[in-house]
Amino acid sequence: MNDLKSKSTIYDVAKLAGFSPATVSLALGGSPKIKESTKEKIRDAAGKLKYQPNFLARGLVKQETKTICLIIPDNLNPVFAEITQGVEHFAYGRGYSIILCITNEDAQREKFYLEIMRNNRADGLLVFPTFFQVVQEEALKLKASGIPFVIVGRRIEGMDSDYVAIDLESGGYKAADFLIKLGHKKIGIIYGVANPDLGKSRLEGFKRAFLENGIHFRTDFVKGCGYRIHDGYKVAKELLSDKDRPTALFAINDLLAIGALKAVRELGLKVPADISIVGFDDIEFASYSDPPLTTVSLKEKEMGKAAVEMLIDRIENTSAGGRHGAILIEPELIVRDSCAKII
Amino acid sequence: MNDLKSKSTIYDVAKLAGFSPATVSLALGGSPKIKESTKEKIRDAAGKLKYQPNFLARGLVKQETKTICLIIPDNLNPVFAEITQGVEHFAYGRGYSIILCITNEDAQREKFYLEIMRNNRADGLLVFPTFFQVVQEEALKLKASGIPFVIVGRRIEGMDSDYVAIDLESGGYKAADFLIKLGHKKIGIIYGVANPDLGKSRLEGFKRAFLENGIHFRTDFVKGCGYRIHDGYKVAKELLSDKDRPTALFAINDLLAIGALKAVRELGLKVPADISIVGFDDIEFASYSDPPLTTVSLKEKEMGKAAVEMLIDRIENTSAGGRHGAILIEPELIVRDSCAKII
DNA sequence: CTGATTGTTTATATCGTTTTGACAAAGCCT
DNA sequence: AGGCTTTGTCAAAACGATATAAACAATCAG
Repeated sequence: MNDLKSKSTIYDVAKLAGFSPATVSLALGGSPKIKESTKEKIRDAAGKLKYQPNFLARGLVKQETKTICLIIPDNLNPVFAEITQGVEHFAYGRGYSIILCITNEDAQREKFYLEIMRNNRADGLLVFPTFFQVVQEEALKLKASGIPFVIVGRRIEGMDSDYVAIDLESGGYKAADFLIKLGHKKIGIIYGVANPDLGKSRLEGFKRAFLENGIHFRTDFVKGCGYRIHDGYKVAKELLSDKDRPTALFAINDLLAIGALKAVRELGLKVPADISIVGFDDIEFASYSDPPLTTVSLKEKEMGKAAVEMLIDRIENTSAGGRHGAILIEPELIVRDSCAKII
Repeated sequence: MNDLKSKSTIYDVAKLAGFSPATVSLALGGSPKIKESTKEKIRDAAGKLKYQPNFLARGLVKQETKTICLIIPDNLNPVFAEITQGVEHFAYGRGYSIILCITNEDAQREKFYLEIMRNNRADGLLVFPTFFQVVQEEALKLKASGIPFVIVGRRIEGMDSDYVAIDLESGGYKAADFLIKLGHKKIGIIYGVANPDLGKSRLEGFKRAFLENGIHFRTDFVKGCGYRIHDGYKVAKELLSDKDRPTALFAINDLLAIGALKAVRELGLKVPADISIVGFDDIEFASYSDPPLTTVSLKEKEMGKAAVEMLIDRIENTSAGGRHGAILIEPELIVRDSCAKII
């Protein structure tokens, strides 16, 4: 009866309802110029044919896709998984879909995504940068093309654009200050350095706390590695198996800290009695590890929401020239049970 | 000099290079009919204008988007986060982008996404179903519209479509059989039941093991809840604070198991000496918990890859009528340190 | 010098919408 | 009745690419 064999177009609906395509478009769009009775007939026909307006055709004429592109380094890290979840959620709330690009911490891929997304596939971009230089370069092209974008998560020094970020330097400072106040002087740092841009701010804040407290900062206690649990495990073992070992560890993210926790257990040491540990990010697991982890909250949810709102406002208020939007969120130290006073 | 003020079209490139738009299209497409020297000029012009072909216009005429839509329940659960990561990775490898839809375990939203995605936004769909009935209904419309889709992760009884799934029943059986062989008879089950379709297969497999071993299955030890860590924590406390308490716990996913681990610790009991725990999914954290968790591996990576390949093959071999593709992966019991023999 | 052949380029139709301005029909007012 | 709104519908022109068939030039054979 109905030709359900293939996609139906506005012409099919028009023919079935006995009106022109223009009328169908108006009617389904809810225009007040169309008589209620014909709207009814058209809705009926559209229903029968299970009509869905072609996204591409509509996008082409309306010059919008109701889509935003989210670029992140890694969806396995709960931090980004949560950002993704939040972004999707709030975008959905405002009628946008999201297209997800995972760079896998590869500069080529980050560049590729930023490049290709100038092709009208999305109305705007949310970028969690990995390689600052790549992002900075591509951002210029995006600006030239007039595509709105918001930098999320990190502030790129000397770059003039919208951003929603966390004050990572301050977070590093808080972590170090906390440990120092507990009496720790020998603090090992598990430092993800696959990419030099990333841990830098946290480390700088960390150093500042040492400086302000008049304590010597031992660079031999800083050990670089990747960003996954296993890396933290490995590096913690190295740091702790030395006879002159640290009394506390600061991991640049919670995954590394969780790896470190396991390393400490395996070495027969106790957290926090023997070794104090501070993480960074406050992922959900941080409060379920044994012991629950003292860490610095990244407030991903807040960040995701703010970024989406900022981007969509930019997209929809085409007027919005003027200054760029800037939100710098202050991280918070979450004290749990993984640190102890030194005696 | 260059008008970098806004997006440039194929017409701009044509004018700058001194050829027609048709020639530009052919040239950039690498057609052998175009002289090398003019290709050169056209590439130059395109480069100067930073030209990117309009995705919407191209999609409209080519009837393809090189995009696939992935629908999952929840990106905070590492299982889905990993699926997402894998899908994105392999899709990228074959030149596809992914648009991510998170239903948040809401039937309305699942329906909405399945509905809207018939609008030519994507060339195909990957669906990790939450509400089987919703999916089954919408699948009919998708089929009618001729849009390829693959059901991922779970097999829907009596539904004729492509799928890549795990044999969850068998997984449940393996978990139970393992505990029974260790001598456990009183096994508490932490059962996520926000949606009745989800844990069912695992539970059935579990029951079968009891039946085959001739042990009475105590339904009062089955406790429903949500799917997050916190739920596992709460339910485990309930189950264990009774005087007639189980000697082992089976959690329907690893998040719940990790919550249970914390509950056991807080009750002053030891895993596995006092209580054995088996999880399900084998998320990365399962091997970093204390103690490392015995669990059933879901092989998400394998699953994600197989699903993408199957879908893209469907999309590209338009011919591929015939029978549907079906892959049922056998889950594997991963034995770590969270279970002990009963004495 | 004509006609066929080959090699390049271009005009034109198309994809499926939305959006104007035009137009016919109907209603109201002198 | 004739003019003037008002109301409801539609024809036609975008949007920016690709694909096809036709046009044009240059080369070659007879």
